Amino acid sequence: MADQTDLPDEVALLWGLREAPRKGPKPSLTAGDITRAAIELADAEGLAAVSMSRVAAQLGNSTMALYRHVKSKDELLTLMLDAALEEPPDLPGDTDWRSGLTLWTHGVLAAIKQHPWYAQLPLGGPPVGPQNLAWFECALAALSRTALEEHEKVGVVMGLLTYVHGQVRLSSALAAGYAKNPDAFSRQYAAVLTRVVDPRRMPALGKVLAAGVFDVDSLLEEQDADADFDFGLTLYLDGLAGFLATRTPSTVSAPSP
Amino acid sequence: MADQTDLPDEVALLWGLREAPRKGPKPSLTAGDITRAAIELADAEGLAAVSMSRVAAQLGNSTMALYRHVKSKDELLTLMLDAALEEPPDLPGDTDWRSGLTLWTHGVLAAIKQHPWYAQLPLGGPPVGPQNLAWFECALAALSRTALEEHEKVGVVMGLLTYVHGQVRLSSALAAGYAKNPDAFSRQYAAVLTRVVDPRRMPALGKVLAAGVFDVDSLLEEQDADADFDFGLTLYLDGLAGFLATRTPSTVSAPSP
DNA sequence: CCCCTTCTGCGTATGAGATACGCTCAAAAG
DNA sequence: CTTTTGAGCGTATCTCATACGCAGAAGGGG
Repeated sequence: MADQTDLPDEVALLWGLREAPRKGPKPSLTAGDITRAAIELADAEGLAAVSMSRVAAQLGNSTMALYRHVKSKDELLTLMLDAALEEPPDLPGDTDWRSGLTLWTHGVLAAIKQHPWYAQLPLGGPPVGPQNLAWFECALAALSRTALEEHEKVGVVMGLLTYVHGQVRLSSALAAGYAKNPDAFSRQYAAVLTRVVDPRRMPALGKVLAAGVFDVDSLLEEQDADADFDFGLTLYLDGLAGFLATRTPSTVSAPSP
Repeated sequence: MADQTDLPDEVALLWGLREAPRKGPKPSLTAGDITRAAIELADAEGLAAVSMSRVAAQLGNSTMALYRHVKSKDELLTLMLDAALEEPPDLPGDTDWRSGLTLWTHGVLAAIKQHPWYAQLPLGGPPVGPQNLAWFECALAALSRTALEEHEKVGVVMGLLTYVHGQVRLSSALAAGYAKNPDAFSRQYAAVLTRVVDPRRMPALGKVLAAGVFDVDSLLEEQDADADFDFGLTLYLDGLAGFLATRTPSTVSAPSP
């Protein structure tokens, strides 16, 4: 249980820094095994299927055995959030910030899409796990040659991160709703809203409905979702570009006169 | 149970469109009462405190009585997501899109801040409840005089919405972490990261840490959080402004020559 | 005016699920 | 070989959501 450093338990666990036990039976499980099993379960059957007993069953152990390696289910979820991530993209040092961030954001999107449950878990503040930090570093590195202040860089990266999470969350909520009850679902949006919305009281919404934006097909179309994703991302990066232009009209990291 | 129209139950409930029962005892509860009680509870003790029995106790009824008015806890949560919202701001018809959206976004932020649990619930796709739709309409109206296509408007509004949710989620996760364990928390970020991050492998992160961005004080400072919020919002709106400028160099909604 | 239908409130029961506690025994240290 | 430490895990609690079915109220129809 004790760790070599005086780090909080959870952090030590994330970094695998617990000292090896000297005595006693060999552990037949490790926190890593448990985390992997939990991720497999979540991938296969969704986050709701991840219960301590299910995970234990997956590993052929009893429920309580897990608690020797993981303090609580919450801690397990934290571990999952780090372990599910692959290596961040390796951006050449001279990549310009815009293509770097674009690549990065799409990388995050791809990573999360492989684990749809990922976006359902709340972002627990700035990252602490090794993989999360590696990704964070990657994005910060893309911004390193810009004139942003450090806290602004962090803000931008967190903004992008919440953007990706938000979009994924949205589309998976949609997909889940559809999977659960295709019939009710197809009536849910376009049709139902048309019934409920009075175009006189809500003209803008009326126009949207008339344009068919909420039709089931267009909501579920993968391509449209991707296009929307890129549209929003472009807006955000355009905004950043404009900001950088005003701050550094010509050179990089020049102080204002 | 039956509704006047052929709307799905949940929607009918949201809009209060269930026909009044003819026979039987008068209901001593309404779905609205239940929703209100649940919201009070969530406000006072957090979302985790909202259990069917707690809500029932709040109302002086038994647990199962609630199920006469609400199909499931999920449905109750959906109702809460609509009922917790106040009226959207009333934007004059000639408000320009930018101030309109700024006002709107801050309105959403303020609304959510009054109910910190709000951002913890997943956005269940496009809105269906009356209040949610009113807010949605409000944002769309702000964009009505722009040259955006309808689906782009929706994308922008959803983008703003997820942005707000994401920011709130983040800062409340932070606040919760701090409230739970101030000591461990203050060591969590700056100090811990400094220990764990090798500045040679992660130079960009190293600079951020050195700048003190992750110091506990600055993370929890309300002002900083607000400034960050506005910073991100400005970027996004700047991007949108740029996009609109390229699409309509001079006039509004003019087709390209 | 009485009875029948329809609904309400609610007691009871079921089945998860998380997790505290403490026992037993293995294995390494001495 | 004995002592110490920690692994695996059985058992027991508690909290929840929710299915089911009963009893009695309130109108409606005769």
